Amino acid sequence: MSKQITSRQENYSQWYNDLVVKAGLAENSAVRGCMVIKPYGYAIWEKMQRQLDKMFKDTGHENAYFPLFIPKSFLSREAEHVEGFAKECAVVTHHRLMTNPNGPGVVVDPEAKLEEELVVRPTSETIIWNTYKNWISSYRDLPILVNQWANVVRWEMRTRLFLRTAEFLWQEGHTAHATMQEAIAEAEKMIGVYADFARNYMAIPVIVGKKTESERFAGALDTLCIEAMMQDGKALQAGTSHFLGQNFAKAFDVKYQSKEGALEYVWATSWGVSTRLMGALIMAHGDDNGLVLPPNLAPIQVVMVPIFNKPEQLGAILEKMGQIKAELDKRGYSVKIDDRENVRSGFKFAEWELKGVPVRLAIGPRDLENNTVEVARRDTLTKESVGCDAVVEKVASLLVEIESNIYRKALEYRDAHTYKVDTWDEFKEQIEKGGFLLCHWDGTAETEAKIQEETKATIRCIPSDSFVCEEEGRCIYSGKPSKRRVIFARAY
RNA sequence: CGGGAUGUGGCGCAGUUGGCUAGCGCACUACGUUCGGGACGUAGGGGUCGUCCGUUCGAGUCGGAUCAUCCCGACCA
Repeated sequence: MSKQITSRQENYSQWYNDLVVKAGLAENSAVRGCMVIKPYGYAIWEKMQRQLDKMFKDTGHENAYFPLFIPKSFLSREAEHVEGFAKECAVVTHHRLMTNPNGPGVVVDPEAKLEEELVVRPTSETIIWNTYKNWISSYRDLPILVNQWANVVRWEMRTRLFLRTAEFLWQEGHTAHATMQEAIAEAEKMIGVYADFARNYMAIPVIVGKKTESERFAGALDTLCIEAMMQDGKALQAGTSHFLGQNFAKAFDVKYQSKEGALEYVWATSWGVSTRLMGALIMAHGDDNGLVLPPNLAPIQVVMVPIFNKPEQLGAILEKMGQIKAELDKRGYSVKIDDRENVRSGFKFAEWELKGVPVRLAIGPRDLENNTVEVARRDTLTKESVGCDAVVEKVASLLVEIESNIYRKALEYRDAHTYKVDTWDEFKEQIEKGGFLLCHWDGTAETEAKIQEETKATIRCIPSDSFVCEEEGRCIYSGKPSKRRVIFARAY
């Protein structure tokens, strides 16, 4: 058997890259830092979108769409916000090309210079709050609970497929509320939605927590996040939900008149997840044979591979498969029969494993005789023979089991690589091996910065729903008193 | 933007004390034999060696410039 992808132990980055490309998810494009998401990868993203969208609707949100271009002046209204994004913005300066007067091709027409440059949105707070100003005048107009599915552009120095691309797809929720309490509750509710999605659909155990001041979103008063551990022990921020206070309302002068007649600034939140989730999915579950997709998000949940050596045998096998597929279809599963005749079955097995299909059914002449099906599961790479009558039930229960099994595996991995660390020497040693380090911290940005400088580790979050550790202690770095442990890790 | 490296068929690479017709693996095409875990044989198609300039009888190979990509930093969802 020839290896298709690099092993995880050998070179984790290489493994990841191989996997993304060879499983047919995405590839680098001709445009630097941008990627092409291929149909199979996009199908996974669509399943994520569909589920998230449902969860947003279930929590009272609606979708809308705002412009791709943001006047430069909008971005600079909120001081911290512009500072946070200024270094990575793509800017439109002209609106026309002309044929090159001095040679072949086209050049930018200098006559067509824009009076005000347009920034390609790195995020939409500013354009949206500029719009919300027109939508809000009374407490009766609130809350506004809007989500946008869009692409954004951040001109990053170094990019990686799915994890950090110059252009990426995401959703961004932007809500406006009459009171601070309501906005805080919204931000908390939405990080809860993300955690629910990550755990129950992506089968990734995530930690919900709060960012430290220096890790906060530019312009936010509080940033809530979900953090996941990848199989190399590094952390990946999988989603964020921000309590923006009245910063954007003040910057864009968005006020409402309360019941009592007073003019008040509006309270805001924003929250988002991106195609980075695809990277999380790949790195959390993949193995040396390829992707392992959670059944809830797999575009193909069951693949059927006929085994035959004479073309005459194929008809009977396909007929049997058709019957089983029809029953699985009825139950709402997505099933593919791989009836290609130019590829051998062993090749198909390997290929579908690479693509992470959770369950594989194989039927050959022997099965036909015995009225059985070979059922193989991707997560454990085990297979068994099941009677045709029982196969639909078997698949149904297996899909549920695989979903929970890969969650459990990821959870066990994370917990086995999470350590309470109390001395600086131990910290420096352990951080090299990867994992989450639960440590005391004195609460200052200076200490945080020094630790990052010396070890590349950052505070991923102050955890609020797992690994919560409220206890007296001393800062791992400065020795000053601390009331709780926070999570340190190296991150993507 | 600093440090390092690399550009040779679609992909991965070899070829560099200059030399004759540029080679290998994978993929692709055709035919045949195979087919319960990534088949094999035979026959084919496809590259002017990133680009430009130079040295030379002769450059994939040497020199210079340039462009691009990748890795490591700084930055980041």
